[in-house]
Amino acid sequence: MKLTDKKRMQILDAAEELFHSSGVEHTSMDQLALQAKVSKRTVYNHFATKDALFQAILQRMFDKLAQGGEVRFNVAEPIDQQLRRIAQDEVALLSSAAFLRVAKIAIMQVMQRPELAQLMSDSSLGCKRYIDNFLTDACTAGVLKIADIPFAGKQFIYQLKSFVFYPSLFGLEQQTPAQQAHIIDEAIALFLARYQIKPG
Amino acid sequence: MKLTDKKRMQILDAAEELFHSSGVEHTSMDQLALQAKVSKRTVYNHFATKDALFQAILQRMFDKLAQGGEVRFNVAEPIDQQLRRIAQDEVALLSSAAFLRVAKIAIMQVMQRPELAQLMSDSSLGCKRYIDNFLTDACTAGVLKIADIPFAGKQFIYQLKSFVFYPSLFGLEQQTPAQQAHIIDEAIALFLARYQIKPG
DNA sequence: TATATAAACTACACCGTGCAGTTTACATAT
DNA sequence: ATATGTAAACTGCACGGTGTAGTTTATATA
Repeated sequence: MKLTDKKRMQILDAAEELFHSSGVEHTSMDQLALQAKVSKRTVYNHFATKDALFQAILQRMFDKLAQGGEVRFNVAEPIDQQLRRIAQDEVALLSSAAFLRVAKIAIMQVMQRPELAQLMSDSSLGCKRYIDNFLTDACTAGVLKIADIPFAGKQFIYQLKSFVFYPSLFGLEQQTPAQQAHIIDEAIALFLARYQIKPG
Repeated sequence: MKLTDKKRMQILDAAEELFHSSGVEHTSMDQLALQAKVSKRTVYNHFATKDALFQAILQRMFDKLAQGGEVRFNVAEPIDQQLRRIAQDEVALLSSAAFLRVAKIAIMQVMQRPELAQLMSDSSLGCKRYIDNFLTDACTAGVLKIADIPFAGKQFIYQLKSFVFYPSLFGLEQQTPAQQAHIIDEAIALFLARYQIKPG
């Protein structure tokens, strides 16, 4: 790896760390250069302004999170098992340090500069990408009965977000794995009570 | 009204406006004095520091929101009607400009200074105050069957928050009254599908 | 030879203070 | 009632101190 690329990475790593722990506003470029073990001039050789660096960080963090497996509906497997896998993946994402970092940074900026709001809603992470297809297939197979599929998908995801994501985001309690399992179980129970077609 | 009280109110009004639109950090005391039509020195005669002003704003806004009726369980009335009244009150609160203002200001500060997180969770607004009692009574009356009442209460409230509050908070779309009614209906349907004891 | 470094520098914005002079509210005297 | 005194509050402005984005310059290093 070329030296310049290595330095660039050091800068981005430091920015991610400091923007998260201290906020974008409270992170000075001097502090950042120090943390990156790079001269301030080098920072400015790579990024013209603080804002450009911020944009780059956001992009990199989104890219990191973009991957993640897709769960496809399978008629042969019990629906609750499949939903549990989806929910487990989602909870793992929502409670991951990486996701919380980017979310905290992004949300703070969005709240300060509402014109960037679209950026957030556009980015489709986690099970949001495929849940509508999954539910459609489950309905077609006669396992679920849902009138408004996008709405129902939100109901499911929002359960997880509300119990797992927002409390962490606002610095309240984190959940233990046991609590997370309970949250997942209850979200599924709630969802299936409403939408599952009972056999028999 | 005495002059000094009038000035104080002008300062608080300006602070509420600017803290909301620009954030606490990005509001300078000069700007604030200008908006309040008051000299900067007067601002400092009323509030020793910017932080003291911030605390006062938060207190005033919480006081404004503190009122709100309590819905008590009534055996004679259908449970879905009662839940609808609770949900309507809650949605009205969550989508009110006053609540969104204080929430935005408070959350921005909490995210920047996590040590203040308790302040938010401690304040009990809306139906959070009484929903546990309501559900307990409904269970005792044999209308609902809930194992973990605080958890179920959260499930109900979080439905409303997720669809109504957070999208508004992050500057995404507002809901029309018709959409709000739909959200309420679906939240109740979901909740009762899981927890209602079917007659017969 | 191109790039990194260190340190000093510029330009600016902001918090909070001090102070001289003015306005307001209200009590007391005529 | 009207005039006058007075204390409290407001104003406007300048200033100290601090922090920070971004630049410049001179030097070292791969």
